[in-house]
Amino acid sequence: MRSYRQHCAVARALDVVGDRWTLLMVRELFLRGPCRYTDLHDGLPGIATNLLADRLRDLELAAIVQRVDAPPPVAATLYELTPRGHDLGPVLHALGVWGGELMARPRPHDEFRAHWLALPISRLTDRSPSQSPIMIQIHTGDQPLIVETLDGSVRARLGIAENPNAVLRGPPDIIIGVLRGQLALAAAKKRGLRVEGSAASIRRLQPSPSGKPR
Amino acid sequence: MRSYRQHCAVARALDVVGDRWTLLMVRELFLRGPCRYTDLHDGLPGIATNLLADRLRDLELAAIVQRVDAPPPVAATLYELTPRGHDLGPVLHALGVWGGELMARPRPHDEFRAHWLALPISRLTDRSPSQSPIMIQIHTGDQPLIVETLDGSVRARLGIAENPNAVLRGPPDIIIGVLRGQLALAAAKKRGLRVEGSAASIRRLQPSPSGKPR
DNA sequence: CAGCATCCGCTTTGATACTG
DNA sequence: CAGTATCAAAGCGGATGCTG
Repeated sequence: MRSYRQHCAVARALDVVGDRWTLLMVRELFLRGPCRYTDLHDGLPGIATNLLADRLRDLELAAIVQRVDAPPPVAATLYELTPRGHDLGPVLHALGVWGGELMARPRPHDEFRAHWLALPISRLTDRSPSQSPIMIQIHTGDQPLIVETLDGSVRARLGIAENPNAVLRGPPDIIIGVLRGQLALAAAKKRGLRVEGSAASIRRLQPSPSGKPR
Repeated sequence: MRSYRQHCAVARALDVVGDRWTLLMVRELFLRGPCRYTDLHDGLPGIATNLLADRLRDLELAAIVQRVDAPPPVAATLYELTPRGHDLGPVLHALGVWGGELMARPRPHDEFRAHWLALPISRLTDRSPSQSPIMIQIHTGDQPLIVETLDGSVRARLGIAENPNAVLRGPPDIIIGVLRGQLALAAAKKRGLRVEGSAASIRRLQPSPSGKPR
């Protein structure tokens, strides 16, 4: 990207990560950890493959991403965030909070990947951290997702849980609506949500029944 | 900007503010409040005038900026942030923190405006909030800047103070280095800082004598 | 198949000139 | 002051081809 040539912290940051696609590439590596080229390409639907290669070089030069060779059985090149790249977490978080309000109006032809849900989910909290930790399996989008509590905080990662407290299936916005407490379980079921297991474990994550749209 | 077409909060945010120059325009309106077209143009050195006009239309459509007619004596069109635009504050803050570390290596030909200092300064705190508030006058860049404390927090605004506790003159990075406590007053004086008035009032804002560069 | 590089048409940007 | 008009250059998206 062409530099803004301004002696200002925001401009200096945008000189590095202000290019189209760049912050979304950081999002992918932040959410999924080390990725192969093909995984990155799949997590960034719409990007041209030459742009992905170009940007990876740029980010490597900027010391935000580093290239590592995976151990023998895999034998592929992996890309991962450097500590400096991981420091962009607060930027992704702030953008995610601001952009979250736009998600209320879904657009019909948008692509979706299950691991993108990890961003809004990591902002939730467990309302009863003193009780035993819970694990919820979510089936939406391309891959299954596990949501689990640990000391009051809530994390999400790709995978299949052994004995989840509950299993949710349905469209992503319905699932997020339920987890954020903006949609009651009963209403969500009418809009395509299917629930197995303990409804109480789900309610432990719901912040409050009041939504506050702008 | 062409949409990313992804059902993800970060991508949705970047669909709106991911264009080149857009976040810097928000920075200007955030730091200076309502601005005339010419003021914006001056605070965004390097932007092409047609781009500024285009982006202002886009931001108005996105309900981030609103156009207001100034009262008779001024008789100009003013641009200001809507509440939704003001909500981008945390995004600017996160980018500013991340980009702040890049400021350690200043680039020779970068433009500078005094009000840009308000971002790093607003992250400082008054270490002795129980004592009487202080006011420091800074002369650097294009316009004079007032730094003042209020209940422990520190704010900066353009203007000339009546009876400041101290007056600082010198290059912007030296002044920021001193205020952030990464540069001792004595060392700063050797590098071009001129100080009048109470050095103690300046030390009240310095967080700690240890810098922590990466 | 993973990991690019090349080519090509289109859009966006930047520099400058001009106008009510 | 507050923009619009014009045009060349750069960037982007899509398709395709090449290499281990």
